[in-house]
Amino acid sequence: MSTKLDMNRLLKRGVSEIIVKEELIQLLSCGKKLRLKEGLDPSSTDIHLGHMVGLRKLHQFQELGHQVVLIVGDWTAQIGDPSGASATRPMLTAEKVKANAETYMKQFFRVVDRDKTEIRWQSEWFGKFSLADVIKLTSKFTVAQFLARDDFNNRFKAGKPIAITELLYPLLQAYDSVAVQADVEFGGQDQKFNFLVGRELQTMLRQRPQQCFMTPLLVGTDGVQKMSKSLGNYIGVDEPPNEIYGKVMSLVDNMLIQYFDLLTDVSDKELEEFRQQLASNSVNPMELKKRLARELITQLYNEEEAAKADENFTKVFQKRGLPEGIEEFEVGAEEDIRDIITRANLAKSHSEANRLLQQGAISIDGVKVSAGKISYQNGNIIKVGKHHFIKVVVRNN
RNA sequence: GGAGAGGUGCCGGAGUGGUUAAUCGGAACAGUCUGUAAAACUGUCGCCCUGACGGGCUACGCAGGUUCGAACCCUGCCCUCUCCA
Repeated sequence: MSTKLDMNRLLKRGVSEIIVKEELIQLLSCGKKLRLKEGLDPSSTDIHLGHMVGLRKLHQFQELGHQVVLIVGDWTAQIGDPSGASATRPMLTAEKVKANAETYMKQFFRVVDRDKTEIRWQSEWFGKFSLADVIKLTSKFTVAQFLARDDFNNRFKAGKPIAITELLYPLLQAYDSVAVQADVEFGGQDQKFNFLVGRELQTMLRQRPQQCFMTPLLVGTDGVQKMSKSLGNYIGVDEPPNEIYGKVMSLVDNMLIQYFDLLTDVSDKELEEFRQQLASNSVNPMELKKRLARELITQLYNEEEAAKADENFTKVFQKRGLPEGIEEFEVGAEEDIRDIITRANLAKSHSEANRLLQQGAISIDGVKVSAGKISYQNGNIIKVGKHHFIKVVVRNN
């Protein structure tokens, strides 16, 4: 691969905006090892595919020899990032933040190379901040500047509250850039304002302003809203392979290209082929989804796991067969099936089990069950819904 | 300091004395269909008994009260939010 091609891939695919692009190209070509700042806000614990878009970028830069500086936002997390939020977020306790950061990092390094990452906690510098420092920092910007920001502006106009701490958020994030002497800051497009404050602050404090590298926001599995944990439309990087595979298969079809584009290394040429095949209906979207699922699992785990998940899907869902390793469950020789599936946690309550029975969701060895009381033999496979199975072991006496 | 709004099921959000286990939307689950765990369509969606019909119990911030009857009225308490200064 030529350097030129690398550049194209690096600066175009999965990128929504770069400020200032020319300067970044210059920096990249001068051979200096760049410090790439990425902030993690440990207000929640799950990294999902939406984050992965940016993390993949970091990884690509790492492969070119650059240094990732991961900042654990243990102070800003207590404020709550106002980005895109239409209401003030709840503050977190210090303990909660610590615990979250741990799990967060475990997932972070599924994509990013740990050896080429420097981990810094905000408390390293903010822990020493005095009121005098705070006043000095805040005096550099005006209310008007901050109100220019979209989400603040909207809330202000609508008469909704903006906590003073929220105004502090961009300042703290900006100061992080100063503290670690960032060359480039990475994040989603919604981070633009914060990044730009960083640039200004660095300039004021006589540092070279960082470049801002922004990635597009990934649309969630519902195909409508951006991927986020609170909306429940996400695929977490820490989920088991079968789970990831399944969620990919249940993606709305028209999300496919975007996911390939932002989350895989499929070449531009192939991407274009996919696009055309879908447009002309010459390929079943299912096939492409399978491919996408394999690509993702390979990245997050390995090829072997991807192949296993693939096999499992074909077997269980397409051929309606049985998965590997069905759990055994002890039952009486003659027992109400509803009691069994409730006991086996396949239904939350007896009422739910009853509903499942009425809806014809329960079958034994492929035969639908309609009555409650049934006699069993060892090895009977009870299926509940589309994908829950237990293997019967008849209890003696 | 003053004025006002509100707390309903997983979430959003109706309802303001009986016909309300509680409209509707979303999520979720099931079934049908499909080369897709997509889409579409249908149904379910508090707990318990019943094959079903049906029945019982518990629920609308918390605690009391009024009433034959309360998510809805009254009293107290807790919590959230907004506006003016």
